[in-house]
Amino acid sequence: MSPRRISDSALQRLSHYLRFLEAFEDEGRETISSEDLAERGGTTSAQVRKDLSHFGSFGKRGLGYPVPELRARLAGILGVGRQWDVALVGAGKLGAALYAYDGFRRRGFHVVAVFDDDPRKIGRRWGQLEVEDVATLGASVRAKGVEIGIVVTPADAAQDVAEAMVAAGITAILNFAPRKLVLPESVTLRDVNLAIELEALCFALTHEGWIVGR
Amino acid sequence: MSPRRISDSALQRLSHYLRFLEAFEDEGRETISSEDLAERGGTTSAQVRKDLSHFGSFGKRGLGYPVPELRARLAGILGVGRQWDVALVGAGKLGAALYAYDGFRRRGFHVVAVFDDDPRKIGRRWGQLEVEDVATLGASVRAKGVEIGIVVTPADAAQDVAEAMVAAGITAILNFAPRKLVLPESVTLRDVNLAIELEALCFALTHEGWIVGR
DNA sequence: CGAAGCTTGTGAAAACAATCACAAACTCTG
DNA sequence: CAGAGTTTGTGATTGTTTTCACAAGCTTCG
Repeated sequence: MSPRRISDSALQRLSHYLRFLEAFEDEGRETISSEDLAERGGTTSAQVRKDLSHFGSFGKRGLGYPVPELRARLAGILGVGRQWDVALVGAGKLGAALYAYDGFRRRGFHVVAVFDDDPRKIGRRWGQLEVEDVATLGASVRAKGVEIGIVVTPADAAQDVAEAMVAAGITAILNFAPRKLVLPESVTLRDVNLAIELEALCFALTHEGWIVGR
Repeated sequence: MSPRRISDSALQRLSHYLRFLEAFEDEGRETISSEDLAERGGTTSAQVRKDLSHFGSFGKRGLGYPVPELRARLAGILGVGRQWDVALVGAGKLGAALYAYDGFRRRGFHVVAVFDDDPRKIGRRWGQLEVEDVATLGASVRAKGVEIGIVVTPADAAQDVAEAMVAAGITAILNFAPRKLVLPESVTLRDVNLAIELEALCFALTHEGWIVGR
């Protein structure tokens, strides 16, 4: 298909559109204009159309987009709808919260393995899972064919864990550890760094008058 | 001072630099070049210099940047070092994990109030705090002079909670609820949307060959 | 002290992303 | 079925961020 590149912000907007479309579909709405989607998403109609045009043309001029079709198409593009198996490393509080987080399950993300290196945690039951020794990550992840890894360890363990994931065939990692991971280009890595988010808030608080872009 | 605008990505990079500088200072290193900082941060030396130049010029040509000074200066810029009081709304698992998250405390973020609307949770002890009724948020937040709010509620409660925060004088909000909040321009808002992060991973997995920009 | 060697700070250029603006294509109405 | 009214898809434009490239300034060493 056409170009081979999409900006991160465009991708995030697509996720938002999908959520709005789901709501519209529940309301039984049949079609929707780029204008309406834009309003909900805090953007412009031209932006919506550009974003969608990366993947084809789904709308009818004069009418708008058919809600169910566009929702299905977007879901397909974003990989929502099928089930994704996830391995979680770090059986701490944050790991437990993510494990229990309903939003994940509802979106098709299934945690199929939990690892830790703390002997007191290894062997504990988490729902129908049992916390495994991180030393066995390679074998376990391979056996289960997991594709996505979530790193919720302290900073100093994160790099090793991520490398073990990559060695075990995982190619997409979501990292919550407050540290920059260095991984092969071929691995898709996203960071959720809570301290950085808060620091950005503080910056705004201490620099009134400054604009934090985008 | 000079311009009045900084891009979000530049701000995030500054947070990273700060972390690296702290590590370098612990190692007793006296000076560091933009090149070294760039290598650690996965960027380029020119980018580092541009980022820093927003706030003045801290380096010495031929030598690099003095590590302790630059660290102190960056910490000041990002508001690290002083204590920030935080109010947390949503006494669920994720809220509890954030409350206990050591990275926050270490960076000066102190949760001084926790709210929920569930009668079974209200009144419970969390460390030295007690979960308060979200109905009393306004008075409590005002009394404590809280500046930062964290929303960890389900999606449908988030907007109301955020508005209550704003009404109580909070001007910086970190939102974990999977929903777009509409707030006055004057409020600084940042979103952490876990589903969107995972969807971006899935996108990369299903669209091999595509590049997700920046 | 003068020359060689680094490294910064910053205009200028390039790459990238958002917005504009409009022809083309559809619907709806009478 | 023709004309009025919408709304898409997209080239052109504008704006923003990153990268380039180099003069200027500092250090070190003979």
